[in-house]
Amino acid sequence: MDTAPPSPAPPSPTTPGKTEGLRDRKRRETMQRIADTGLKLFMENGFEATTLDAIAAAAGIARRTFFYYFKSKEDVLLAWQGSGFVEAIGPALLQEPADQPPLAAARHCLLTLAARFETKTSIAADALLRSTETLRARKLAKMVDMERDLAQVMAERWPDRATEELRVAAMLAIGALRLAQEEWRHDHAAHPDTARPLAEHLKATFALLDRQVPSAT
Amino acid sequence: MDTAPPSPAPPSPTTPGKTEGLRDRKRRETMQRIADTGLKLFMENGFEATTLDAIAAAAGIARRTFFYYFKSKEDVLLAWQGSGFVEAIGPALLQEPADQPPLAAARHCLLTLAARFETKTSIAADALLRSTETLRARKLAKMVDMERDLAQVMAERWPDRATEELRVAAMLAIGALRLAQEEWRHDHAAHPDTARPLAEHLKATFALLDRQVPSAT
DNA sequence: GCGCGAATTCGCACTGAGTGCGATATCAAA
DNA sequence: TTTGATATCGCACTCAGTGCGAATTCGCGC
Repeated sequence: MDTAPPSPAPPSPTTPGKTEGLRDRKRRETMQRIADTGLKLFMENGFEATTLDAIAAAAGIARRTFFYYFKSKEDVLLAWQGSGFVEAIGPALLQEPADQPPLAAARHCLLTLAARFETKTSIAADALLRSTETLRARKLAKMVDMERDLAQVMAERWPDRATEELRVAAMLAIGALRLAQEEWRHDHAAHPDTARPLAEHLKATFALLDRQVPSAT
Repeated sequence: MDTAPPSPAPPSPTTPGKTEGLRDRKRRETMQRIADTGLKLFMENGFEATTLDAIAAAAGIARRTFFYYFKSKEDVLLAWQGSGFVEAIGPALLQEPADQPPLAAARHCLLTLAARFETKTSIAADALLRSTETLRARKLAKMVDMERDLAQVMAERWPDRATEELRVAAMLAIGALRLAQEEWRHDHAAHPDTARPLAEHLKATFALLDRQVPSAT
């Protein structure tokens, strides 16, 4: 079906090196198939109305097997969240020149990776992600995870900076991303034709951020 | 049991004005009792191990009645999140002088209200809130709600400012609160005696924020 | 005081998510 | 080819949450 999304993350074991054997590929394929059919059914009937049995049946596996690959129904949808963004942000940041402040580097990274959120599937998944309170919540939690990961990577790249400082920088970056994404979504909903790309909204949000901050009393 | 937390928010109807009658008080009491016994049982046995039947029984109501007051088991715990903070932030901000920038005003408000997070119950509830993935997620979602409310109040107080700007300011304030709370929690876990109050951490985080921002390229 | 309508309480049956357990099958490597 | 790990599956069970409708209680106008 679609081509990019759920991370290869296996159920439990961590494949260290090696050329992946037949078994690994099969696992990958199965997980992908579940994610695909899951998203498909969610889009057709909505999240809540789609039962686990339906997904399992459509994916050609037993109900029990589903839980071998995903911990919950929500996780199937969550796997599509920002398709591959989480995996890309780290490497991208490490390629940034280190002579600029962390936040500026993060800003640049986000602008580059913004396109990942603008695919049809990403948008569809995001709409589903807003159909339920818990889904919305889990999405936000995932962004906070992303924030912590980002701070982690920053700590590698700028070892001399205090970790608290980097946590703040990461919070700003991901926070800006969240707000920009929201603006962008509204923009699209209102003017589907003349809507500006996410990167534009991101720039605008960062600009506001700069003007906002010296919170001088 | 405890004295402050779950908002009087009735199941569905919105009491407009009037002096509250016997009925309203009973409803309030029942909801309070459910929240109390719920938190109590959660603290004793953990969130997941506590069944709805147990809560209902301990609160002296039928299982079905529980759902008349709360939409889910999670909501019982969520009701304790930042006890009364959400209700207090709005009025507090409206009392701030309007001649300072919104973010500075928010900063000042948060410093005043920080003590609300430092009560025994608030800390206990917060620990529970981190025992499950969905709970953690819902807590974050609630903070984002708080962020939106804050921006809303700001829009009333500073009508001349653009709403996007205020959204950013609110994001910064709540984001800082979240990070500061985290630092504060770690601080307490490590040095239960010499730990600094939340307000201190909050100041520090805001200070970092100021130094962080001009994200000049 | 009386009774009407709304708010509240409750029981019952049902769906569906998620888990524990253990059996079977399949594959990779020795 | 044996062997151990990985993967698939079925079954039975717990528990959260919902729909439906009955019974009760309360506030209020008459």
